[in-house]
Amino acid sequence: MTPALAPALLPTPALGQRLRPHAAATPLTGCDGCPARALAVCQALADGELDAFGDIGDQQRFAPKETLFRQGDDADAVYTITSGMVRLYRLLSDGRRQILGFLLPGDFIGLAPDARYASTAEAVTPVGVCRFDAHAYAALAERKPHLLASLRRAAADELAAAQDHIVLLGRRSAEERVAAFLIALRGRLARRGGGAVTIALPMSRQDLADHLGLTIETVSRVISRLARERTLLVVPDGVRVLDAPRLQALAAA
Amino acid sequence: MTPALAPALLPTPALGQRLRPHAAATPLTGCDGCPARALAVCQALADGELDAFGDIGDQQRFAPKETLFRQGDDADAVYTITSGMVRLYRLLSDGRRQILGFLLPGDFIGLAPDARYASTAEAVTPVGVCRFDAHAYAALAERKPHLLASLRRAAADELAAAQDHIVLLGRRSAEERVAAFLIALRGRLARRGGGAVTIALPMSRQDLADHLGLTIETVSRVISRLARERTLLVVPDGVRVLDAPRLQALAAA
DNA sequence: CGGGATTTTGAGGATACTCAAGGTAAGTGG
DNA sequence: CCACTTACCTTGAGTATCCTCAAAATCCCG
Repeated sequence: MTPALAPALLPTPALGQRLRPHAAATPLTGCDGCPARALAVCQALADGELDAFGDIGDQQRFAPKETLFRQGDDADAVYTITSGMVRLYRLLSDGRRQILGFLLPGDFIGLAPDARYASTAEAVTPVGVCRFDAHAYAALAERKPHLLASLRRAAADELAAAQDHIVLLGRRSAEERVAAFLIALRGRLARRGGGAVTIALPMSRQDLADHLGLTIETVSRVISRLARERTLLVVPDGVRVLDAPRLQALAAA
Repeated sequence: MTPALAPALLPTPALGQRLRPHAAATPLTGCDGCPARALAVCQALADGELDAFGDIGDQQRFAPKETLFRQGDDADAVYTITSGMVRLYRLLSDGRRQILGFLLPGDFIGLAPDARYASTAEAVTPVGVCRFDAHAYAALAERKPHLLASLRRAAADELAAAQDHIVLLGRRSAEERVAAFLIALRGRLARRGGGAVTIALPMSRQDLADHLGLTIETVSRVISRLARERTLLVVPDGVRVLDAPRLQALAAA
């Protein structure tokens, strides 16, 4: 593992200090050194096959707030996140924003390729991605059944996650939303090698609000309350879980 | 077309009168007479290939309130809806319910096959389905690239619909939710041959509430208000759109 | 026609929102 | 290095939307 790649997402003891805004550049080799290697859709390919894969993949980096693509753009590429965090959102005509999700290393964009992107993707932290031309990728997928199967599994996961979020937004209170979100994010970070007690939150409170269907004030109040009652400890760019069972209980399965 | 198959969903002039709860039984032939033929994932297969398809498909009917499968059951089958309406929902431990969606003829369940069903499927109206053994279906899909491609398209559509619903639940008011839902349902019904002015609503107000993240009283009040101001006309088991532009405006793109 | 279920309507209340001010932290320029 | 700016977060007070509780109305089926 290369800790320099995703400082905000692998909150080792380093989380106590401020995060450096820009991580050191990665040597843009092939998939070999890719930190998302074990997580990504790419894992479906045997090592030998990765060459063809690396050939059509184009590694790119984005600084915070840079956009990967915009809602309405021609969907000419698909992406695998290799480091950092990306927010995916839709805007309503009057400016209201709904963040559909936060993407982590190994997450894939373009499972449901339409002619145009239905949402905007923006870097939250410094982000590394593997960008694939949509057509080349589709062609490759056609020739590699493993990859296709992997894509289906990823699509299944994504659909399940979307449904979880529908339940969260439709039927949970503000406190339950925050608790459930934190637990889910903790799980995703843990699966990527992060600890299970400190949860990195590189996104703003406004981002959280726009993801959870709340206002920034409500998010802030809920987190303050959880901190006051010693369920959480607020740390820079994250929270530390002090009382996991209680947080779990608040999430309301 | 066989109007007897889905009276609640193809609201021809018949919508003015009460709907008969049970439609006449269909002759269970193969895919030839299937009312969902042109809509379903099955359309991917050339007519010649349908034999193999029909062979592993098992046509079934469900009366209102019967369940196709339950959240937590082994996911041993996938389904194509051929007639009627199905509600897909999840329950929280304390009884709160979130309806993820209402399925119409041509809709497919099992795009994201996990080991267990993540939600419960229940007939709203009398329902006809084509039931496929999950393994046989997967095996068939493997041999028919057209089918696989069709499944991907369907998965893309479903994911997009889930994201639309996330936006609806996260960032829209009660009135906007009802308006947006009606417009979306109208579109889906229209694509299936229904008219564009009368929208069939065979589900209960409680179902609508549990889909839109509201209470039954709020749904009732919003619909009453829209009727009072002549945007809608409430008819048995549905609504008629009197002022489509206004409804569109209320939905808030 | 009668009785149970569903829907509608009303009154009151709670959760989350709006508006506003103050605090904290990081970045900027003298 | 420190004052100043700016962005973000927190906290408070008041309010609105939607929820809860309750009752009346309507529908549906036997």
